[in-house]
Amino acid sequence: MTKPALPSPLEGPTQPAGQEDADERILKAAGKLFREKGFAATTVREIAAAANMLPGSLHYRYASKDDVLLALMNRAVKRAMAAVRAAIGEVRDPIEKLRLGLRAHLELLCNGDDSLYVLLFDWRSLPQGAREGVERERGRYESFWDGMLYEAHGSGRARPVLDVELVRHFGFGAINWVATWYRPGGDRTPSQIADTFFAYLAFGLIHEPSRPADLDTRFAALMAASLKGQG
Amino acid sequence: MTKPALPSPLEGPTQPAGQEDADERILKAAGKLFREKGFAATTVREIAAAANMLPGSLHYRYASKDDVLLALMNRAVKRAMAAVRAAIGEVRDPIEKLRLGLRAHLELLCNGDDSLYVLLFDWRSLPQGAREGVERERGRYESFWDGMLYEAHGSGRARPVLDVELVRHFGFGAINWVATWYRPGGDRTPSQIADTFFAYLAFGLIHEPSRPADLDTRFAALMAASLKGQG
DNA sequence: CGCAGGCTTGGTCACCCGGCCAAGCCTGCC
DNA sequence: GGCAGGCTTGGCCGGGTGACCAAGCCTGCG
Repeated sequence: MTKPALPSPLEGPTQPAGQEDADERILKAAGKLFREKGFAATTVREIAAAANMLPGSLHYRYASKDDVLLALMNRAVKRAMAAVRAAIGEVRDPIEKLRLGLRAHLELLCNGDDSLYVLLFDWRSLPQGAREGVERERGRYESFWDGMLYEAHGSGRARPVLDVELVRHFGFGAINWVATWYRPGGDRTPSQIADTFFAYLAFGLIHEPSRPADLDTRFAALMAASLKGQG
Repeated sequence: MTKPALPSPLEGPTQPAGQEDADERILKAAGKLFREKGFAATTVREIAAAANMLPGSLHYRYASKDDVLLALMNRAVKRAMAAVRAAIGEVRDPIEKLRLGLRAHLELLCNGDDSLYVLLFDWRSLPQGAREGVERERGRYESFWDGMLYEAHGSGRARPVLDVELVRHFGFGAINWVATWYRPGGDRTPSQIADTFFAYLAFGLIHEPSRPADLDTRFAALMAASLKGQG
């Protein structure tokens, strides 16, 4: 319990710049625990301990456990949006933008902080009242992706598809699910997985001029049949 | 608290055949609650109430809440396996088998009982000790799918791919994620969604003899590049 | 008719959760 | 040098949790 008031370069937890910032420590610890055990199974005491502080100190910054989750999720959307924007940079090619965005999203989900995982997989834990704000921000992120999909579609290099939102759900599903089985240290990095999955996605979605018309006809037939509930 | 001992045809909860079977009622109620609120956020009292019995009665059949989850998950694997087998029936065509299997899986996940959802999305809640058994059964289900994928690959109608397991993860991700956003009563049934997604999947994975060799070359190049971490 | 035992009852128990707070420390500013 | 106030301390509280059980009901069987 004897904690040095002055920063000690030999001790891990105590960081030079004001102990790294208590807020950051809380969200980091909460993210890790929420991801591992889920929101409901995690106690505020555990979060506080992992953040190297007492429960009361945590309460001073966040009035409730729900508030921590809320802050974490808002941060997740913000970081995801920033990561994807940064990854795309000045690239203009609509298909390449999708590939780079997918990479950034998966990289953040697997190797970044845990907030994105919590946002995606602990959505149920967010209390009804707090849902609206996060939902709006999350919607912006999804619309951002829809915009890129529309762009790809408009460029004529994407297969004509009935519902862009459905395509986003499809891609997000494949990518987000990686967090379910991926373990660091495997023989594939998240970026490699993203690229591989992009190859799978692209050759189902990208229209190739050199492809015989027969293929597009068959695709359209499959799509039409799927709407009648039989194939 | 006055509960008729004899089956009354006018009362919903009391069923003719021995009140429908208490075990079934427990697992049904638990599945619904676990899906809606998650395992940790659900109390045994809630489950008992939803199953129309007292907590003590539930305890008579399941020693702990964990046991209920375990039974539910084991049932989920069993039902998924049975549903997919039944859907495939006598069909021999490897590609068609995949399509029908995907349909059955998604139909069960969206409209069937909630156990499959719990198995997939509440995996973290299963205590370490109980994990082994379910993991083995779940592995059989996954191997079953891998077998179908190998078959499709062996038939020469599937695109040559480095890692079948990765393809399964890809497809399962896209399909399982549907449970995240699907709401009954929309303008697409699970089977229609499955067929649409199958169309997306197929035209990225199925090798078409009539397709110009150029496309396969580009696919192979993308795959090779993805393993070097760049495209 | 009587009895055995499967199942339910209604409550109890120890635990520990999330939320809270008054007191005090310690830092940086005046 | 002193003080104000932001932040931490450590413990407290009511409530609700999972687990449990002795007693008894009621059904089906002999």
